[in-house]
Amino acid sequence: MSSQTPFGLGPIAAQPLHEQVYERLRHALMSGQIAPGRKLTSRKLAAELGTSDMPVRSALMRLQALHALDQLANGSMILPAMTRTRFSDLMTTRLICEPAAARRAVDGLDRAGLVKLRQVAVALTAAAEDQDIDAYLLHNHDFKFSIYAACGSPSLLFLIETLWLQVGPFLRQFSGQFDNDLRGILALDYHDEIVRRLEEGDGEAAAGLLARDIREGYDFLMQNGQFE
Amino acid sequence: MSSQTPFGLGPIAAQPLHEQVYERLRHALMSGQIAPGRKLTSRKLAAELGTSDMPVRSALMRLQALHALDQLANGSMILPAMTRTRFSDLMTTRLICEPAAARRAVDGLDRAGLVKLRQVAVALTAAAEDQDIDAYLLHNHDFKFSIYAACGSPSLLFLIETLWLQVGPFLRQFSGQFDNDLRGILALDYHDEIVRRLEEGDGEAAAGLLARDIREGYDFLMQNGQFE
DNA sequence: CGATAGATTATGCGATCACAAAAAATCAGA
DNA sequence: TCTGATTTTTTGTGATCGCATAATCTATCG
Repeated sequence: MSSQTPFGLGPIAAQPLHEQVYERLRHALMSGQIAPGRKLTSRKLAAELGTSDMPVRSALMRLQALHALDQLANGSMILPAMTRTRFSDLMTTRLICEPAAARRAVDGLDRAGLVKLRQVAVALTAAAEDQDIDAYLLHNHDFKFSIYAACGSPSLLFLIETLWLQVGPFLRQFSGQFDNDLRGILALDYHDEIVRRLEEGDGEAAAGLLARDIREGYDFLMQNGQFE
Repeated sequence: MSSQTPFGLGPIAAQPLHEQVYERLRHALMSGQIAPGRKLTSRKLAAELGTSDMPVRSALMRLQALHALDQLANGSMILPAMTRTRFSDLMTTRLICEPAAARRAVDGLDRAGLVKLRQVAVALTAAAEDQDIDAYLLHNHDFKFSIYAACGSPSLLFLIETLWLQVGPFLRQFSGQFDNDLRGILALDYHDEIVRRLEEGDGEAAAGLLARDIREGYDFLMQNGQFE
């Protein structure tokens, strides 16, 4: 007799260490815990995570393959600083991919998906009214990817994910700050209308609204963001 | 005295092994040397390349991060098989990204770039007339990326590269074959007209032609490709 | 005090080892 | 000969070691 699972549910599919490290780092990036320009050395991280170098190296190289990290000439990994031109480039590419995904999401969004989407939209407006930036960003991510995941295109979804992996660390720069005048950007949100259009099956309108949403986020951050 | 370079020219910036392995594998993928469904084990590859496992592991994980390889449940890497739905998905996403890049390339293409583009277009038609599939695919890649590289958007270019990394291994299935009736697809090429439109500065028309090119390649492969 | 040479530390990189699980091969019995 | 169990091999994974270079610190001298 081997180590069979006595009950129906198997174990939580013990992931390899390098996978866990990757997820930790990815989450740390996307939640703004790492400052742009920060150097990430495998030994330091390994010591902090209580592993050896190897899993950390793997995770770092994967992140770098996705352009979430930059590699210095000597091989060190850093979270790239955000310049105006890079930000502009990334947002322009987002404007190509994300409205296209929204346009296709109408067919993939079933009733349950629309219900969930509306719930997230409510939480989103609530976070906006509460001036809770962290919750806003979290729900914003949740909202958009609930749409994109329904676009029926794994490859497009993957491209969008890599874009967010590059923009994410920068978006989080306001995380925890309270002295910014975010009321403007937080107030006007098209999310409710986007849901409405999706419910109506009007993907074109939803895509247009989403593009406006991205553009206004772009304008706001070009105004108020801290670039290098 | 250390290992200084006696002359002005330094070494060819000796790349780390894992980088060389990565390039080798990437090239092997894109030139159809690896059959879809093939399992790539780090030890076998390491033995073949004369290195240890580690650089190979790194390279494989980077490729997998870009979805150029799939990971089995036990961690083995395989070149994913191409299904009709996956191919359809990838080509649809190409249709989103690549015309957009072409549209933007008009501003980034200087005289020298246009000259080079026309040269590649000539080589492309020559390869088509010679029924030289390998040369055709090579120049086709060269042609398209000469355009995309001029789109001024590193992020969009990167997305397109990851898409090609996934489609490439499949496109090469005709490599070396001569008994297929490729005259149809090889004959009608929009490349010359694309160059002409780009020279005229009409990015919109170039994008439209490029979309047609992609669509017809898609139709051809859906008809004649070997899917799983 | 400041700059430079030397020493020390940090770091990327690659090889090797060990272990467990999976896959493959071999063998025994019907 | 076919099937099923057992052994052997393969393979992913992670840790440790050593080397060379880069970065940092220190100390000495002008």
